[in-house]
Amino acid sequence: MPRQDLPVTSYALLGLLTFGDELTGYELKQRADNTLRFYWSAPAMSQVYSELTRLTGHRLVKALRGEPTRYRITAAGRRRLERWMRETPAGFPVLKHPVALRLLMGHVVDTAETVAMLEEYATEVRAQRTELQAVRDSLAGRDAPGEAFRNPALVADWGLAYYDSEAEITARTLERLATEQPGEER
Amino acid sequence: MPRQDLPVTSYALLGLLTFGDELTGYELKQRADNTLRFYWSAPAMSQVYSELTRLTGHRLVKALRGEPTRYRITAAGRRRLERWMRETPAGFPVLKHPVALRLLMGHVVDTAETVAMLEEYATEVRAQRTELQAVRDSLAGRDAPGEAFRNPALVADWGLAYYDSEAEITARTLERLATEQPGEER
DNA sequence: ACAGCCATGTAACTCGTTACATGATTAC
DNA sequence: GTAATCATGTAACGAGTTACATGGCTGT
Repeated sequence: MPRQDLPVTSYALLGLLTFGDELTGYELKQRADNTLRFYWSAPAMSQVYSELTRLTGHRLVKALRGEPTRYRITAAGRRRLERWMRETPAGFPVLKHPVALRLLMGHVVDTAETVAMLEEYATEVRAQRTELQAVRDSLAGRDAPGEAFRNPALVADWGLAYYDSEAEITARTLERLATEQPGEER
Repeated sequence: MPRQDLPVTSYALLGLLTFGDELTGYELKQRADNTLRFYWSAPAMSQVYSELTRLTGHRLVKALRGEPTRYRITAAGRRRLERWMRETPAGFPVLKHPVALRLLMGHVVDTAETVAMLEEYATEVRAQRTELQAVRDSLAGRDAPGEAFRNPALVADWGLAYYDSEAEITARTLERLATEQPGEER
C-alpha cells in the first residue's frame, strides 16, 4: 500500500513535468539543475530515478514505452499536485549558509581568514548569478503573463534579486571588517 | 576508532561553545535556537545530545561532572575547529525555499492561490525578522570590534538584511502578479 | 581509440527527524 | 495539584548522498 504523502522533492519533480512535455530521467535531472537547483536542491541522479519509480507506483506519472523511457504526468498527478499546493502550507525557507555560520565563529581565526572567505563568497555569488541569468535569458519571449514560462521567469528574477542582495550584504560586511586592525581577534 | 571528519552541524555546535562558557545540552539547544536557526538549522534536542556524545568521544569537548552535566570545549576542540575553518572551503549556501518552489508551479493553481501564499510569506518574514531583531538587540553593547559578540552581531545584521530583501522581493513579485487578471491561468 | 555524454539503476551509508520514555524542579 | 520548563536520552525511520556497476551512442 503506497504511503499517503510524498516528500516535497517528489512534488518538485512532479511539478517539473507540468510544462507540457515528456522527459527521460536524465532530462528531468537537467531541468532540475536549471531550475530547482537555485532555490530547492539538485537531487542526485539516483534520486531522480527512485522518485520516478515512486511516482509511477502512485500513478502520478506514467512511464511511456520506448527507448529511452519517457515520463509524463497523469491527470491524477496534476490533481494531486494541485491539492498539495492548495491544502498544505508552503512553510518557511530553510537556509544552510556556511558562510554566515563561519562568520559567527570568526573570532577563532584571524580576521584575514574571514575576509578571504567573504571575498571568495562574493566571487561565487557572481558566478552563480551569471549562470542563473543565462537560464533567465533562455526564457525570454515566453515569459509574458499567461505564457508557459511566466512563473519560471518570476522565480528566476527572484533568484537574481536574491543573489544581488547577497552580494551587497557581503560587501557591507567586508567594509565593516575593514574597520578592524588586521591580525586582530585571536 | 573515531572517524576523521565531522558533519558541519557538529562544528557548528562546537563553535557555539567557543564563547567562553560551559553549557548543558539543553542550554546549547537554546543557543542554537537563537543563532544557528536563522542561517543553518536548529538541530533537534536529540541530535544535540548525540552530537555532544560524539564530540566528547573525540575529546573535542569535555563533560564536566555535576548536576546537570555541563560541556566545555577543549584545547583540542579549538584547534580542530580552527583548522576546519582555515583548511576546508565554506561551500555555497543551500536554500530550500518552498515559496519559490510553489511559485514555479503557480500555473497549476489559481493566481489567487499564489497571491495568498506570497502574502502569508510576507507576514512570516516580518515575524521572523522581529524575532531576529530581538536577538540582535540582546547583543547591543557587546558588539564593538574586538568584543565577544562582534561576530554574532555581524551575522544577525546579515540575517536582518536578508529578511528585508526577501520582503522586498515578495512585494515586487506581488505587484507583478497584480497585473494579471484574477482567476487567470488554470 | 578514446572522451564525453546519454541512460539507468543498486547498495551502503549518514544526517537528521519524530515518537517515545523518564523524571526532577519551578511557578502559579 | 498541575502545568511548564529543565534535563537526558533511545529507537525507528526517511530523505538524500556517494560509490559502484553497466552499457550504448556520438564526435574527433
